[in-house]
Amino acid sequence: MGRVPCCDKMGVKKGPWTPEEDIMLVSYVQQHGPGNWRALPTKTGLRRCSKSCRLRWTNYLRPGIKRGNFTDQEEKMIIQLQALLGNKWAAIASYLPERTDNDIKNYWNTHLKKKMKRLDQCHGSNDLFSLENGLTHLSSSNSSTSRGQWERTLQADINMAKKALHNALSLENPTSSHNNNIKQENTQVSSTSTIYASSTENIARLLQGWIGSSTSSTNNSESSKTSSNNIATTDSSSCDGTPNAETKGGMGLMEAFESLFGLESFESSSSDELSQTTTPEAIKIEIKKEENEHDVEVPLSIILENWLLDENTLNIQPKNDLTTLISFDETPQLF
DNA sequence: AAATAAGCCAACCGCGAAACA
DNA sequence: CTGTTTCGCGGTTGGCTTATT
Repeated sequence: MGRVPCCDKMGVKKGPWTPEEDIMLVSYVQQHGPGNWRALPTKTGLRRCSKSCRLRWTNYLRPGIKRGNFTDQEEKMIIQLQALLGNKWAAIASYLPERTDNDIKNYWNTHLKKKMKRLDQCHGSNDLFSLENGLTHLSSSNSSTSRGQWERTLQADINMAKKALHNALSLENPTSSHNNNIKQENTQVSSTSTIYASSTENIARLLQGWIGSSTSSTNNSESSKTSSNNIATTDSSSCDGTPNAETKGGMGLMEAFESLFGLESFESSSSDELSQTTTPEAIKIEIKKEENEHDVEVPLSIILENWLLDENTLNIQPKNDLTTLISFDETPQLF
């Protein structure tokens, strides 16, 4: 299978993205929708490889991305899900729709890995670690047990995992920031203009940072790193839906940017994108169903909790079956 | 104040799966 | 059915920032 690497071409730019490039990329996605990345560089004139464009979109420009510090709730979910799924960052990210897989992966590697190690040394066992231990036990006990035994063990481990996750999710009260985030996410699902605004906000923040950094005489390196740093350092206050571009920059960059690109044409594509790449089907259905029936927002934690705690899902919904999360391929020696 | 180390994160790379011809 | 192309994922790296000596 001889595949020509897409980035081997001469003249393909690498490194940090400039605001101009971001705008070109968003403009293209606005018109054509996400996908067909191969054609993007030639159609837009961007001197970037298709991969780079896709990555930039999915990890940075895509609507609905939350940046800044991870909440306790998010942290717990990542730990739980990592224990359940392993390093399936895309799968884990699907349960944290506002976070990208890259973000979660980075956060895991830089924070949680160490934290887990530290806690593992200090604590004998708590809920999180009983889950981990359970799953470790699950994988380590595989080779020496029969399938029937293994299935019983699996069931016990599933129950243990459920209990641990339930406990972890119960730690936060219903008015936690996480729920607020979910509320925001749900709003986005139901309001496509908000989705666009969110993407606009990303660019506006980026432009704001770019302007800010280019006027700064002290740090020349900023201009080359522009977007990354300015948005990476955005604290949680900027993630509450309030564009900080206007509060800081005087002129409404949001408005300026929105005037560059119409709202309507982006709506279908971005909502499609969001539905394609965010929450798992089951959760989307739940959210939609709840919204239609009661017009109320259902916290993701509740949905996830219900999904995990509902005994019936193990029998009725093989697609969402927890057993499918623990890949049977990982234990081929059993069968 | 300067040098060095550690932390952090955006972006790159290679591989495998899915889609397509 | 087979070969090719495209896409998505996870691991890794490069370079910037911050902390420490």
